Amino acid sequence: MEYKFQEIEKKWQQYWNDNATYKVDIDESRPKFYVLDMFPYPSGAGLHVGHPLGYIASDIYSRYKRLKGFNVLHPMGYDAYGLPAEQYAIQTGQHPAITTEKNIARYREQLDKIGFCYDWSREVRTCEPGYYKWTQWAFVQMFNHWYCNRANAARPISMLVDIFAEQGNAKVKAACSETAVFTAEEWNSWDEKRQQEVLMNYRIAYLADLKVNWCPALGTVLANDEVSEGLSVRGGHPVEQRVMRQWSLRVSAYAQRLLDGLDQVDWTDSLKETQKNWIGRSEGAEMRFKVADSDIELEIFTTRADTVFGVTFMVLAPESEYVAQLTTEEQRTEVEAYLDQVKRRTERERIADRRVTGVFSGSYAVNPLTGDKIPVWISDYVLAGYGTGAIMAVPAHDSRDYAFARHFNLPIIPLIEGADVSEESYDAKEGVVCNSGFLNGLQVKEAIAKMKEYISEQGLGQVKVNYRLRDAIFSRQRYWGEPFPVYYKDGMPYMLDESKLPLQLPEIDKYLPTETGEPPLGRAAKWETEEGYKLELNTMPGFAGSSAYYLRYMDPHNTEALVGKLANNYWGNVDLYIGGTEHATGHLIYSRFWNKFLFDLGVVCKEEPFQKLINQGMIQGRSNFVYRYIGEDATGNLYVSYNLIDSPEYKDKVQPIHVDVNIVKNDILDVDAFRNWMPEYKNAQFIYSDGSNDIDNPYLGQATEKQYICGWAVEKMSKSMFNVVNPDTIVERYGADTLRLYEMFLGPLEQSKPWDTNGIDGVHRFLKKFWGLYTEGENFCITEDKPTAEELKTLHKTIKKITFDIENFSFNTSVSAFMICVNELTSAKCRKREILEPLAILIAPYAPHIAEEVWAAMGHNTSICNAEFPICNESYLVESNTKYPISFNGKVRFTMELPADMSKEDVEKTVLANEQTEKYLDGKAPKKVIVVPNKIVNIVM
RNA sequence: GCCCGGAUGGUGGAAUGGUAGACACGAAGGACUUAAAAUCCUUUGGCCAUUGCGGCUGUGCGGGUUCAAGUCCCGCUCCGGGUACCA
Repeated sequence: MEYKFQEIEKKWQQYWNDNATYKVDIDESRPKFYVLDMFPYPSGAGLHVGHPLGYIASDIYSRYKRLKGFNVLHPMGYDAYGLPAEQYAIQTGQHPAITTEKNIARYREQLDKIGFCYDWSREVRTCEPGYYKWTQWAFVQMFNHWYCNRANAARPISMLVDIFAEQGNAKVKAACSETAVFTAEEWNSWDEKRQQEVLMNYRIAYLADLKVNWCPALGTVLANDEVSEGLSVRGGHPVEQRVMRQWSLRVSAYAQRLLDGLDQVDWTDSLKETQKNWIGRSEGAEMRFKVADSDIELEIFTTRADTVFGVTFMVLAPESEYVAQLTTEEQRTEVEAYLDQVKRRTERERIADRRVTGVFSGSYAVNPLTGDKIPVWISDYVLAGYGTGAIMAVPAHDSRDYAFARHFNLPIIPLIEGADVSEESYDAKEGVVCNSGFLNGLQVKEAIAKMKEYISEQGLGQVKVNYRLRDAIFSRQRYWGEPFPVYYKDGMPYMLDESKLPLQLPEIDKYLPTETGEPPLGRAAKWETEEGYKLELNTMPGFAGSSAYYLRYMDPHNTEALVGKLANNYWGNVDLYIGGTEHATGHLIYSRFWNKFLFDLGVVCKEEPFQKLINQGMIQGRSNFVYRYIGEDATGNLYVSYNLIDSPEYKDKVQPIHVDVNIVKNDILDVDAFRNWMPEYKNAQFIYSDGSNDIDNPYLGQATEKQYICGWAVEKMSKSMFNVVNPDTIVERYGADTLRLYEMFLGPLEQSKPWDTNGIDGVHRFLKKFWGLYTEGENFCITEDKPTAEELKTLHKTIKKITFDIENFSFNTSVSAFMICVNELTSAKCRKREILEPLAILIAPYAPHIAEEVWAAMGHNTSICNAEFPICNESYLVESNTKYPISFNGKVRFTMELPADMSKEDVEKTVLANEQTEKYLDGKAPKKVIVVPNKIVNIVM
């Protein structure tokens, strides 16, 4: 009976849909398990074969967990706001909602063909009012809360107002933008506007003038994780620094908790490491340096308190507030010229050009330990945004300070014994300290500790922890995003009442900024509240909608809350999250922050949203090339087979040209398809792999032995390289089950690898063999005979291996195990129900369609999804006449007492003659006996 | 520069410290067939021997620990990813 995968797959996809097989509800009688994929942005290009990799893995795991008796939540949705739809709208005038809707339909169609077990009744789309109502709601909550460093949690702003009214802000320990102290009397004497301005410094969602990443090409500001090396991650456009009034989220308040939380989650070390680096905790000291002949004190941050004796100058960031205070009359012209020069450089230029630049401010500071007068410089190698925007420079032990000192001829004092600083600085935190007064003779680490103590005691400063993590800029000057539920009164922002949410996007005529440079929402005819107050013109960034979507899946239709208590308590958090590593410093930080905030509010019951996280590798494209002959006598339509391009005749006379991978199979070009591919190849002629050609043999296409071999390279999957493979193409040709198995077979889930169809025939062949186990001639054929010991062993070792593999996410090796199992059962001509039923369940997570088909054929009238996953009975793995378990590869190990001084031959004899060994061998001769003195015996059968 | 990965046949890749190369692709040979497709069988790391059925060698390079190392430790080389004047 032929394996008609197209019919089978269509039939079961229909069945699952009609019977709502994958719909889940809260069921207290069963344990829950939540498996989540990072939801996709529905781009116009549709899915390529790389996208489903993680989805297939999570689908296998979901189906497995369900078979194991768990109530599995496995939803899918769309991250529907985004730049491409907006850019398309700018070009064509088509509303981004229409583009998005169309793309989603295409995605859904593609996803459905692969046979996923999503509960589509829980689908979410970030651009739908019912969804983004809760994005806006969360923003309102952030506006209405502040972060208390005593409670280490978010607290209502009303509580802060009460404290201010009673005792001012002196005792408040909060994560805030400004620390000017005021009393209760002062607070109570201020008008509302002034009070609102002060409160703004404390809110978790706050409006402030900030130095932001402005991308002129995109016409919007970007968050730090959306910028890499001075270019926008999306599009690669230059980004410049600009001060703008923007909404921000006080993510930095959660820095320590974001760091601590990493210990509680089951993520890979490398991902945790990436987040740790991004959060960038550094322990050090904040110190004050007196400015000579002035009351001003320069505050700096250092992690190398031990090096204060070697501070020979100080440096201010050009944007630092100190610059204006410390620039002397004589230096003013020079300083202003330098500031001007710095301002004109873009971030990109600054990164590209690392030449040392700077200017002397004219002022001197006093080294608090040596009493020396040290010059204060201004240079752009010091960043305004980190620490205090000012540093103490220790040229001997910091490479940047060293370069600066060398360039401007400033003194360099080595502080570590034996450190040679004549050519470069000695940056390592190792060695014995010298030239440092009371620190001399100590190890660097001891010296740091001692100096920190000294600094606090002497009142020179205090111990301080700094974080690299910045607050997240939350405004975007775009149309296609969530509108802020914000209106302005008297220049101050106020939140819309919850009853007014969601605030929906207005229609506009064009998707561009207004003539006056306002964001696109400035074009809306009436963008104001009923009372006539102006509404916010910015929209929220992409990460707004994706930060809490996993919560919404738990209770997607709730109109009263983001997620109901009941649903949240039952589903808890995500047990398994699968997605790409590109979200390590964006989505995965914001989501954790967002979740922790909601946790503080008591909205969610778990502090960490994603318990276990796996990053699937990227699937790269595998491009194919033909080689056009470009020698002197070239006609322009002759193509040389890849194996000949290095031969003397053609070397350096061919030009590689990308060819559509869909007309190449196993690197052999379909020459007729190539001729029909594009008009310019219509008359293409070939030099084939054996050196023959079409010119000498004009009977095109008749010589079946002839092959044109294509070259190949691994590149990003992209349209322009003709290497995009759609999952639909594969599903059509081989079926969804083959695609699923093959994507898993390709290699370890977490590894990046090129898409390559070279092995897909083998997997498809396997499924045919599997099908053959259940069918005979034109019929299904399952017998009720009792299986042999050998058959039971085959089954149970497969159960053991598959269980182990799924639990460890080694899906690639389980495909191999299936192949071995089916080969063994095929040779044994086994058609026994007792073997084939459990086997069908085993394979169901991987190849659900074929599993359902044979399951039904075996007389079951419910979905195989409701079956029970078989359990390995170890006793079948033990040879009938021994008590020694046999491992998967047939090896036996046991311990035996042996005299220490026995010769190798005698040891072998003794082992073979031993009663236990004899019992195990049962008359059969072992292939090899390996015995080692510590009494471990390996016998290989 | 710093941090994290990785390196195994012609290819993708297997190997709780215990027969390296499972499984698959590709290739070669054979069977069936008028032929092709499909299917099945054999061989397939390298070198030597192959009417002596075996021997030697082998997991990027150099050391080490161990009865035993692809696996653990130290020192390199190369490749990939992340990140960066973060004091």
